[in-house]
Amino acid sequence: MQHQNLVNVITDALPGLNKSERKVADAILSDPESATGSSIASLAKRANVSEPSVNRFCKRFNTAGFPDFKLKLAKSLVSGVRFVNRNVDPNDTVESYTPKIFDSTINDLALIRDSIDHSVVNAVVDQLIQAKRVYFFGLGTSGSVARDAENKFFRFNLPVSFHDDVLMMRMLASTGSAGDVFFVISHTGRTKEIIDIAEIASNNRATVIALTSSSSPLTAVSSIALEVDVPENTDEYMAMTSRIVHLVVLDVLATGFTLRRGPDFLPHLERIKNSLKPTRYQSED
Amino acid sequence: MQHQNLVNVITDALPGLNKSERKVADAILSDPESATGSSIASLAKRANVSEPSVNRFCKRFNTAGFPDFKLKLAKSLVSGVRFVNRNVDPNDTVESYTPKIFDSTINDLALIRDSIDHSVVNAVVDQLIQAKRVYFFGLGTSGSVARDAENKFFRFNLPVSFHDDVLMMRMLASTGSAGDVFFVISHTGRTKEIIDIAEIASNNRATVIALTSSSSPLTAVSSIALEVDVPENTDEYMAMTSRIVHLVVLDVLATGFTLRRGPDFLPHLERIKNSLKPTRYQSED
DNA sequence: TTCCATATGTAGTAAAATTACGTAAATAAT
DNA sequence: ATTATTTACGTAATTTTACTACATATGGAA
Repeated sequence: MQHQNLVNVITDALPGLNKSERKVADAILSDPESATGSSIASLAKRANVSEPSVNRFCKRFNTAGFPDFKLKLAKSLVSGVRFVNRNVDPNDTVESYTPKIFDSTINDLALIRDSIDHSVVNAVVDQLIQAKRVYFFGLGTSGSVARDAENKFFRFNLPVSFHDDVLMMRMLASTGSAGDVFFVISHTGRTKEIIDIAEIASNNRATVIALTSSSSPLTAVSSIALEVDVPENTDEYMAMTSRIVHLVVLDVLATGFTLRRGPDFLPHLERIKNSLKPTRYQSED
Repeated sequence: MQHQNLVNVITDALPGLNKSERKVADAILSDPESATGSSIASLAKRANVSEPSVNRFCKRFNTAGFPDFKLKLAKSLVSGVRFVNRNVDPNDTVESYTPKIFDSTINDLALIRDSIDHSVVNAVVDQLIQAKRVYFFGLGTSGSVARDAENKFFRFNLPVSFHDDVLMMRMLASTGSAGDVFFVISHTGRTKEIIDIAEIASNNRATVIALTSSSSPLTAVSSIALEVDVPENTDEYMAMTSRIVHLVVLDVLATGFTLRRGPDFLPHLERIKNSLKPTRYQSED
């Protein structure tokens, strides 16, 4: 858990602490924000313990010392506040809910950035490079992600299509074979139809790549699973950010693809870019 | 600017700095992460300036001193934005290009979060609330955004559709009238067809909302323009992040919409959520 | 009670940051 | 061009902060 929150760690450790450590913990938890700004002396005073006690407390939590502890605490607060306390509530105004939505998306992206499995990304790029054909499948919101993926990957001179119709998916899966890549996108990874379809493709020895949450049924029936666990959103008002994370993961894959193809491939991309020029009013600057 | 990121603030201020301040800035920006961990002495040495110069540098950026500066810098780094201007280059490996893609997206989101015009957001929500009907229009990548918007807004018990076919758009625009909202999404805002269509709708006294870049021709022919200026991506390898920013802006609008509707509306959303349950394998946890 | 281990504090030391001040560089004025 | 004046920067002293070594206390087990 790279992203374990110091505040939570301290709270969890609370029962196992001895008297003075407990006092320090209480002092910090009662106002973590101010703790990040205070000196070891003032915190010791506030907790009614000696300075070395505070220092020892810090080391107990795997920090180099008090300054390092403050740093990590401060970081925890930034992400902590945004994860925990930044839900949209009915009294929010535009000024307050707008940054909340942005922040929650940003945080999810940062989370996945730090937890994504690079070797899986590499393996997926391998498969895409070798693919005879790539199908992007997705329903609902993931359908939009699949559509975007098509728009991105067709540039690679590769037969690509996206589908959001389960009957089409079924038929395509049933005619799939080795060399075909079925790239299945699903936030939950629990949609029965999608799992069925992935299984059909898999049985035909086609490659099934899943972009979904970990330990989902879809993962089980896939050749490779890009597991992306975006925290479940319980807030009624808050949007589902997983689709955005999925889009960025696809950007990463496309980048990996481009790099693998090498610089000789860039003129091709340039040509596609230029093809749209006549459809636009040119900007003056 | 509550949300202004220290790294960005420093980058922006770069041109106005004097020699030694510049050296300090460079030293920090070259490796902000390590800067948060080092002492004033070591940073001064690394930047080839004296300690007070570092201290003055810190105060210049509205911090109490070096420790406070480090704290704020650390927080800025957590909130996601790390290496602002690092492009993907051909020698990148998965380990290096993956965070770059994420970071550039995160950075763009943070940028728009801090620059978006709240009054415009409010005005757009006003229009959507009053709308008899909403059409989301987009081509190419923006088509996927429009599709996602449809998937989001239909939940509001509102006649919504998305279109990525210019002929359909044209026909719909020509039959539009007051009370209809045409929500036109375009990264460049320079696509001739789209501008034509927006103009047709506008002439029919329908409301045209544009989600596009500022001072584009599309803005000119729209009733309201949500101007979102995502830095142009010159890097061949880097993905276009504007579509992601657009998606988040639509999330913001949907949130505004939900809040405006009030808590009585939540059961309706819950019902939609529940309608999908039978399509899924339930999770055990 | 005595012993040992753990817990906590005291005092000294080292390190870090800041301030006051002086010199150098750059700019403006003559 | 020269001088005056402002601004930039560094040196050195001071203050604040953090850490270490050591001593004392506290609590449990023999």
